[in-house]
Amino acid sequence: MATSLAEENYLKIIYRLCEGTKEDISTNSIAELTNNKAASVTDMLQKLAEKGWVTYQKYQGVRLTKIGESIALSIIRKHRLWEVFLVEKLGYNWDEVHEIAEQLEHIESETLINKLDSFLDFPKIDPHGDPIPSQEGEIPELGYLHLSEVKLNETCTLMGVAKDSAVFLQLLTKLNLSLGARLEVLEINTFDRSISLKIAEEKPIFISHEVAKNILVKI
Amino acid sequence: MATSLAEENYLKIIYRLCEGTKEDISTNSIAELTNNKAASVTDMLQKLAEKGWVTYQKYQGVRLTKIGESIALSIIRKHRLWEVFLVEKLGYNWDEVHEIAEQLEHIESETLINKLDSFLDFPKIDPHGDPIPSQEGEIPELGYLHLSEVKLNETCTLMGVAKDSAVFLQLLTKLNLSLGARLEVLEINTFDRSISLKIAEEKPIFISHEVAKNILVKI
DNA sequence: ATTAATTTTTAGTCTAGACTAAAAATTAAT
DNA sequence: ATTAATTTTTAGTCTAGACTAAAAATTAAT
Repeated sequence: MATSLAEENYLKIIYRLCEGTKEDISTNSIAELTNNKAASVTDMLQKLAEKGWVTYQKYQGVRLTKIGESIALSIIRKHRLWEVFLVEKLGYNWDEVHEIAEQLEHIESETLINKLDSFLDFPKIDPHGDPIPSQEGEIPELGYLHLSEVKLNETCTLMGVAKDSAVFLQLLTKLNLSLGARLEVLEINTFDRSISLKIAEEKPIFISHEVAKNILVKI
Repeated sequence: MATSLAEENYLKIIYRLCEGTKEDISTNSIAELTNNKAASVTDMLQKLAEKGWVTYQKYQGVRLTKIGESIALSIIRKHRLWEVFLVEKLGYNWDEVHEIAEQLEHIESETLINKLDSFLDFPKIDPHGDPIPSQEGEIPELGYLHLSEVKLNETCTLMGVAKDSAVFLQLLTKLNLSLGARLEVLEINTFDRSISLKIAEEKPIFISHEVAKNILVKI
């Protein structure tokens, strides 16, 4: 069944909210991320349930069905592959590609996305370190930790970010934090959980807990 | 001012109809190409006139204004650049790219299309031999003739096609007619204006006037 | 110059997807 | 266990962009 642009955006956002919890997703949380009012969300949820893409109980929230999830994953696959294209082939920075990929992810053509995948040499992760779902909807499990969970004096490698907003990515760039950087946790301040960090052999930098929470690393 | 998808499609089609004549464009001819009913077209023409993109006199037809034309040209530029990308980089055939480019032409990003242009090495023509407008809306004038206008025994080079439909392009491929082919007009039948043609040193083929009309050549 | 045929416009509907205001359910607070 | 606060849904609107049917204008035919 064909999906409209609005429907695709809802499915994508419901997917993102489902990822965290096993709980059902609330109408309000969807309203916030789609920038719509709760009443509009209720409307759409009923349509999506009608089409069999979510299970929805009045006042009890939603979850994606298997089909709904596979639609969401195919949109995410397209989004991330286009991001790789924009950075690798067209020379964009990692903080500039999100908005354009939001448009490109809705281009409808099975062959296109598979040819693009092949042209990019079947990348496993996008420019933010997020895994790219396969055509079958498999997500490579990467087992990353949040930098905020790393223990004192441990060393790790920056593998990705948990947030794609331009301001956040620009901050990381300014701090010289980029994919693949070797990080050592020198200090953890109990007061605000801010962290002192050594990047490779450079002099230490300070980052807030908020920043550390959104950095993904591998020990 | 922002343009909706529907508006962009109307402007593109009005541009195509304007190209041929100095006459104003009729409501019905637009209805035919957009696959809408005449009443819907009238509606939209009034909106486009309101926005200053066409001049429109009730019952007298429309023309694009300077601004309307520049919007149309930017859409055509995007369409043709994406077609080059699809053929040159992703390995599509020339008869497979039109529908996908119809979607990609609406992606909104100044930087994207200029980076794409540069990535493709600033092509002057698309895979069908159509000229690609510059960022400023200049169309390289190519001075091509229709094959149907070429005189008996003259030799010419196939430079492009005047029609992008898949069936037409597939026919050309089957006949071994591709961009750059050297053609000699061996016979012109006065009855139906069909043509006998030698491609390079191969044995002659027959084509109808209808086909010849849609092939662009350079003497 | 009328009349007939054709084209275009107007008037009135419909649908998707948004909205606000009010009603109904659920959850939290005493 | 009630009441208050919060969340969600319902009912009713609005807009863009399509539609049909009927009216109006233009063009073609006698």
